[in-house]
Amino acid sequence: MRADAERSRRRILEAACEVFLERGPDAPLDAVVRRAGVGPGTLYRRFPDREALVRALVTDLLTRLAEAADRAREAEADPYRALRRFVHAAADLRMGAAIVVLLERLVVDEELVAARTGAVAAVEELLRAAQEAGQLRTDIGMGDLVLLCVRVSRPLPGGLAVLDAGGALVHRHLDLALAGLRPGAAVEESAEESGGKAGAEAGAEAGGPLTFDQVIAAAGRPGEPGPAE
Amino acid sequence: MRADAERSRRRILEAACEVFLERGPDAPLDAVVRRAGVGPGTLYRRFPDREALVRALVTDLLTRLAEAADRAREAEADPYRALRRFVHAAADLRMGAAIVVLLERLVVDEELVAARTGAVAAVEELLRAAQEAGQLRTDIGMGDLVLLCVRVSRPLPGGLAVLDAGGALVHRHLDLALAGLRPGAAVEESAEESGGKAGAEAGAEAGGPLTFDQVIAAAGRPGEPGPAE
DNA sequence: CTTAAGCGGAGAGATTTTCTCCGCCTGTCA
DNA sequence: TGACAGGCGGAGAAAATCTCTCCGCTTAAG
Repeated sequence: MRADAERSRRRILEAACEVFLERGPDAPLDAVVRRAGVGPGTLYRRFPDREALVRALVTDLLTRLAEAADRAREAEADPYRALRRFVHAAADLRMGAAIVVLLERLVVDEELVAARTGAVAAVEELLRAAQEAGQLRTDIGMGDLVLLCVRVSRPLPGGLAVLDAGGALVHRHLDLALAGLRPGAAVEESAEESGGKAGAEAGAEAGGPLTFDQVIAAAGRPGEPGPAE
Repeated sequence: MRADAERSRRRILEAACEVFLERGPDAPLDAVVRRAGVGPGTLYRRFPDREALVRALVTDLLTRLAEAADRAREAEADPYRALRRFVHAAADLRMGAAIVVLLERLVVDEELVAARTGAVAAVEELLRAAQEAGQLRTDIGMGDLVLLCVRVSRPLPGGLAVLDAGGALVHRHLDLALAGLRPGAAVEESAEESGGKAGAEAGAEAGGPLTFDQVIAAAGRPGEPGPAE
C-alpha cells in the first residue's frame, strides 16, 4: 500500500471516530469526509460502505484498547494507579465511548468477538487486581466502570465541547468519578424516593454491580425498545 | 385552551425534551412529532418554528429546575442530602442535560436570563451550604457540578439507552459520582502524564474548580471552534 | 345538540446525503 | 530521471430526508 494511501486511511479513521462520537453512528459520511479533509472518492474507495468503515474502526479501537490496558499494567506497580492510568488513556483515545456507540451497528462476527474478549479480559484483570488489593469498592462491576468511562469521556453536547479543549476537563472529571469508586467513599442507601415523576420500578436491577454481560446484552439489539426511535 | 390541546402541548414538550437530548438541537422536528404520537400539523400549529419550541422548552425546564432546588432545600435539613436530592430530581426530569443542549440555539433574551439566574442562584445556594457544612469538597465549582450532572444523566448512546430503563442506573451512577465529591474522597495529583497522544497543553485551566460563568461563556457561541463542524 | 377548535395525515417543495465517474497528481521502481 | 500505476479531489445524478401547509373528520365545551 502506498504511503499516501495509508495516511489517508488513518486520517479517515480518526475523523470517523470523532464524528461518530459527536453525532452518533448515523452521522453522514460526508461529515467524516469533510473533517478528514479528503474527497468523497477517497473514502468510498477504501471503505465500500458505512459498515466497512465502522467495522475497521471498531476493530482498530478494540486492539488499541487492549494494548493500552497491558501497557498500563506494566507501567504501574500499584493496581489502582494502573487502572487509573488505563482509564485516562482510554479517554485520551476516545475509545471507550466510541466503541459502544459503534458496536450496535455491527453484526458481531467471530473476529469482533475475539477482539472484544481480548480487550475486556485485559481491563477486567486491572479491575479485579485493584479490588483485591482493597483499593477499589467491590460493589463495582465492569459494566459500571465502562459506562462511567463512556459517560464522562463522551464529548459534551454542542458548544460546551470547547470546554474540553485539550482534554484537561475530561481528565479532571474522570478523577472525580474515580474518587467515588475508592473504598473510602461514602455509600448512600439508594432510598428509591426518586420523586413522583419517573417510573420507580427498576428496569435494570439497580442494586448490584453492573456486569459487562449486561452491557453487551443491551448493545446487542439495535433499536428495539422505546416508542419507535 | 381546550383540555386536549393542553395535553398535546405537554406531550410535544416531553417528546422534544427527549429527542433533543438524544440527537442534539438540530434533530428533525419530524422525530419529535413521531415520538409525541401527534400529527405534524399539531406541532406546527402550536409552535410556529423550531425556535418557538426550543424557547418554550427551555423556559419551562429552567422554571422547574429552580422549583426542584427550592423543594430539595426545604425537604432535607442536611445540606448534602438536600444537594443530592436536587441532583437526582434534576436527572429524573432530564433537565440539566437538556438545558445546556438547548441554550446555545437561542438568542438569550432578558426573560431567559432571568429564569436562568433564578435557577442558578437556587442551586448555588445548595452547593455553598454543603461546602460550608464541610460535607463537600471545596475545590468543586458550580461548573463541575452542572457538567457532572450533564455527563452522568445524559441518555447513553444508541442501544445502551435501554440500560437506563426506569432511571435506576442513572441514579446509581449519580451516587457514584457524588461520592467522589465528598471531602473524604481521595484527590489525585493531576500528574499531566496523559500519554503521548492527545495534546498535553491545558486548554481550560485544568487546576481549579470550574465556575458556572465558564460554562455559560462556552455555551454562548454556536459552532465557533473545531475545523468546520 | 351545536359549533368551533383541534387533530392526524397526505404530500409538495426544499434540502441533505449517498455514491460514481473522471481528469489531474504523485509516490515508486527501474 | 522518467514512466506509469495507483491514488486523489471534486462535480454532480439519484435517492432519501426534512419542513411545513392544507383539508376533511373528530371531539370538547357550552
